[in-house]
Amino acid sequence: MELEDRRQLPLFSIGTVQKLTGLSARQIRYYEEHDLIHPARTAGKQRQFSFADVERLMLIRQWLDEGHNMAGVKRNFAEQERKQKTSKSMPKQDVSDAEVYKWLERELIDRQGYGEFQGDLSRFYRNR
DNA sequence: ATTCTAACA
DNA sequence: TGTTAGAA
Repeated sequence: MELEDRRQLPLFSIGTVQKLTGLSARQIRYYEEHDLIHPARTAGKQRQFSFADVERLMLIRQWLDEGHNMAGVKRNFAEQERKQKTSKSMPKQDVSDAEVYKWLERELIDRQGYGEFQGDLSRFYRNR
């Protein structure tokens, strides 16, 4: 399975995402209302966030810290997508668990014991 | 114990 | 954005 697909796997509860991003549950839900993220839902309607969602939330956190408002955050995402559309897309290729783990380390670097998310992550670096 | 929606002294 | 009530 390629990395881009793993990035979309529903893995984290809103509680975990709060710890990962430092954002409040209220903010996380608010940004979803504004279509900045689209977490999946369980049968019980609980949100299940992917790494892609968490990364966008971390970006939002960064931009807010830099003084941007919601409008500014949306403009930044628009520009971010504008650039991606210009860049050439590299040929897709399956990634090994070893490589995936490397990426995982970079994602959670500078973060204390991420062992508490091991349960959620088990579904991430598995899947051949 | 957590999360969800809706509402606002 | 925070907080809270009531339900799941």
